[in-house]
Amino acid sequence: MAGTEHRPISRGRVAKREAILDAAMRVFVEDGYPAAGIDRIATLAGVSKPTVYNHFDDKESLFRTVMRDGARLSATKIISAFDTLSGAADDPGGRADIAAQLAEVALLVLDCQLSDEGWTLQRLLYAEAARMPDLYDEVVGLGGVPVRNALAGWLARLANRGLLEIEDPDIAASQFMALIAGDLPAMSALGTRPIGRPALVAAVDAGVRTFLRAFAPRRRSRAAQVRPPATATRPSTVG
Amino acid sequence: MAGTEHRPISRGRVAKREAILDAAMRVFVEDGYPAAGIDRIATLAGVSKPTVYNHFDDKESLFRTVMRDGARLSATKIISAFDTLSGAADDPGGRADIAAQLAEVALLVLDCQLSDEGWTLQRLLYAEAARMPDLYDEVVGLGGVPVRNALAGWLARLANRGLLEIEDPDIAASQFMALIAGDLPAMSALGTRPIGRPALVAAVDAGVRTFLRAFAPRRRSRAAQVRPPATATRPSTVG
Amino acid sequence: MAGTEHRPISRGRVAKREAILDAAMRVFVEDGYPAAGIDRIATLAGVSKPTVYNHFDDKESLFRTVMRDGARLSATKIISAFDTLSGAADDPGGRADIAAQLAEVALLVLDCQLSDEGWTLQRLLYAEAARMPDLYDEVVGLGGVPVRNALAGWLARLANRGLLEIEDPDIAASQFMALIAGDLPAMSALGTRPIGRPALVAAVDAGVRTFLRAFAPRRRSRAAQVRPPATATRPSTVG
Amino acid sequence: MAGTEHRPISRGRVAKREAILDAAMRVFVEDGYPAAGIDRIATLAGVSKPTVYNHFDDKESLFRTVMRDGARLSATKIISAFDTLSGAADDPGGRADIAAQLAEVALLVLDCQLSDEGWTLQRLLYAEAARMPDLYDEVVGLGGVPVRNALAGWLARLANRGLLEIEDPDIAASQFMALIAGDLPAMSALGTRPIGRPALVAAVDAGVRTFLRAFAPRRRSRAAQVRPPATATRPSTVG
DNA sequence: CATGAATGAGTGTTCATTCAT
DNA sequence: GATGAATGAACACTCATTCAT
Repeated sequence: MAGTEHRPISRGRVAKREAILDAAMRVFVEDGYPAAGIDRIATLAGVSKPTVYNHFDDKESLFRTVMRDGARLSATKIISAFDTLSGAADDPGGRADIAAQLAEVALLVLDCQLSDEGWTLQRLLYAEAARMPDLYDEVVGLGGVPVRNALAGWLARLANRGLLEIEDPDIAASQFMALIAGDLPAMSALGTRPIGRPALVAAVDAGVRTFLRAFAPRRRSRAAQVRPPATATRPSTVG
Repeated sequence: MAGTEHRPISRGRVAKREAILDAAMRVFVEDGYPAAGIDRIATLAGVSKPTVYNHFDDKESLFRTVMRDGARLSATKIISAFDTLSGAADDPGGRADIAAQLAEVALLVLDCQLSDEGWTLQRLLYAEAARMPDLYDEVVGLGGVPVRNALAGWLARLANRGLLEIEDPDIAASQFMALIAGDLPAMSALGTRPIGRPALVAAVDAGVRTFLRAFAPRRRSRAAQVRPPATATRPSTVG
Repeated sequence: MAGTEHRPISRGRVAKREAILDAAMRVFVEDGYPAAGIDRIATLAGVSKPTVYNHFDDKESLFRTVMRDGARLSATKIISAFDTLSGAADDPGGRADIAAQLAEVALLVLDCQLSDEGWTLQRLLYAEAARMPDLYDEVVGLGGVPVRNALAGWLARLANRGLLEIEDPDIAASQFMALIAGDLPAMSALGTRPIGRPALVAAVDAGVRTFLRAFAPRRRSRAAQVRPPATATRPSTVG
Repeated sequence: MAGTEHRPISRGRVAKREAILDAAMRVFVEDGYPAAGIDRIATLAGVSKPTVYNHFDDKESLFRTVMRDGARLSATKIISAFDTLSGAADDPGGRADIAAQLAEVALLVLDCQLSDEGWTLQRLLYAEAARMPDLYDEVVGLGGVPVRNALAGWLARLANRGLLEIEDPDIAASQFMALIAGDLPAMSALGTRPIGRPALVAAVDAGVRTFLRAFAPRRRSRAAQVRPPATATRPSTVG
């Protein structure tokens, strides 16, 4: 009721820190790391420049924090959403349409990866990888690896249930992601151009089909790759 | 035949242009586009700053030329090397070891893509894609698309000979490249960390194996449904 | 009460602003607007270059401020000095020697106009009028118009007292100024060459004499233009 | 008969010199002296930059030549046109309407002075007077002085015929020009704003009226005290 | 702790001028 | 004598960073 109420925008230090990080993310994403100006970040965060330096040693330190947080957040988002599906994947009922499940997971992953933040984080990472090699490893460890692990675990479960024929789940997970990404990077110009839902679904379908041709069990259950993945019949996972 | 050859550094204006482009490539690659200094480029090229501006309108113009030339060169190199293999691919003898052929091609492509120039071009492209969207399209059109087309044609020939079972050679080519790349980007930290030959071969093998699991003929049914690589009919990434 | 006065050069931001403006005036005056360097201005002002840009958006903005301030100051100076005389002009006693009064006013105006600042402002104005047309209007509005108005009012008062025969005081004021300037611009090479007091007085006398021949009442009081204005007998108004 | 024909644009050196001077005039006028670029001048003249330096030592030398030529040309134009009127002035018939004659002369002078070239030459002169003081004297000697002398002579002739009452024709000429210029500089923003013919005529009328009020004969007393225009005896503005 | 004001080093770019042809 | 190509010096302007308050 007293004292802490009348701060201009954000109440405490930690709130200010958050505001700075948010602003930094936006500015880094818009202008890239080298062109990003601390001035703009400070203004956007509603603080003054020295305050930024009070919270972060350096422009680089700020950048690294932003990237780390972004990677963590991205992985968290994708994995948590993924876990809900994961449960469904264990349902004994959904045996036949692995294709549909794969497509659903693929869309989920891509939705996150192709989100504005996802792309721009990746572009920033690429851009500065040469000058901050350790940052790349950190971000991959925080973002890419957990997601891949989750995916690998899920695929392994499917394999255990005889729905897939997988030797190395990690490799399979990597290849799954590579296949479903398909031409999306080129089509979206690395995320700078919006991409229509149909194109996304088509890319996913093509990827899933090939994935299944490679990893579906050879015997009896060839139906999976004969019938096209049912994704097209579902309205949309997002819309 | 004598005397006029080794004046200061480069003989004519074209040689100077080349020197500038070479230096620019190096500096852009080392520092990134925004941090690259025309001063350093000029010094490295052995010319003075205004000479750089005499050959190129802008820093951006210089950058674009570097990127375009790099893409062209990369594609040329990869395709020409590819054509020598291409001839071998038509040999009736090499029927059984498609795997070996695919691996050879994969290594060839990767050798080029993972070369210092290849990676750094890609990193630069990623870094500036947001601010120069058209450059991305240009570079992809000059570099990625021709390579993919050549690969698609080659795959289509294999399919016509019944060695592969491919519906859409363009998609197959994309997927082939995606699969053989595998975890290499992460392992090499986007090309900033050297990668051993064994790791490369292993990645290629994993990729080729999955590709073959997906596209090797299931039975003896040959080449029936193979469509020619309909590159012209697909909008390409630029359209 | 002591100690805080003479820190580096100027105490507060406003003092620094003044220092910058002063330095800018000097540099603009010496080198002209296009050749003037912000570096020199900053050095002369005892601040660093970014500080200049912290106070003024642009070189042009700085220039405009200098010009506006100069015009305002010039007008203020001339009008305030003018007002002291104005009072005297209303004295019933000083009836006969309008010539002396006119000469005194003329010297006062010229002293200001021919001061270093006056001339150089005018030269700068001429120099940049083509590229900053609005600046000219602004400066005239701030500097020339008020002076002319004050002069017109004063002349009108003289006319009301029957000492002059004036139809349009504004025109008369303009013509008065044009006449007393005479050949001074040419003689002083637009203010780049010092001009002796006698030459100044002579020019004023010639101007005043003609002015009176035109505007003194035709009747009786022709003495005014018969006797030379008594200016020459007074030592100097400025000394 | 052969060889000299196939030069690209202009046949001889002198023609090229003229082309350069023309181009230089245009560029100086448009951009001002400091901002004028030799490149543009060369391009406009249809020659190459070193050719400009082959004809003129310096940018400054080129500028001075342009200014001198401009002043000479301007004076020539005005004086020659003036001479035609001058003849008419001696006609015994036109006794009564000195006002008309003065107005005619005034318009003639102003037309030239207010022409684009006239104004811009003057602005250039003002702009660079501080840095090239001698140029000012030269230009005044070439342009202003002859015109004033011609005008003074004409006024003297009128005085000799008893149509004016003039003590010093030189001073009268100066004052005549000052009066007819009136507010034109301010109205045209130093020539950067077009001015309508009516305004011009109005200014001229006001000036001529005042001039006549000052110099028209008070009584019948004719030309007694008129001294000849003693131009040579006055130090002129240059001395 | 947060700020307004200041800074040194650096940017891309342009210009008048001069070689080698 | 005329040119294309080259240059050194300078420009306005910006930035990440740090005092004094």
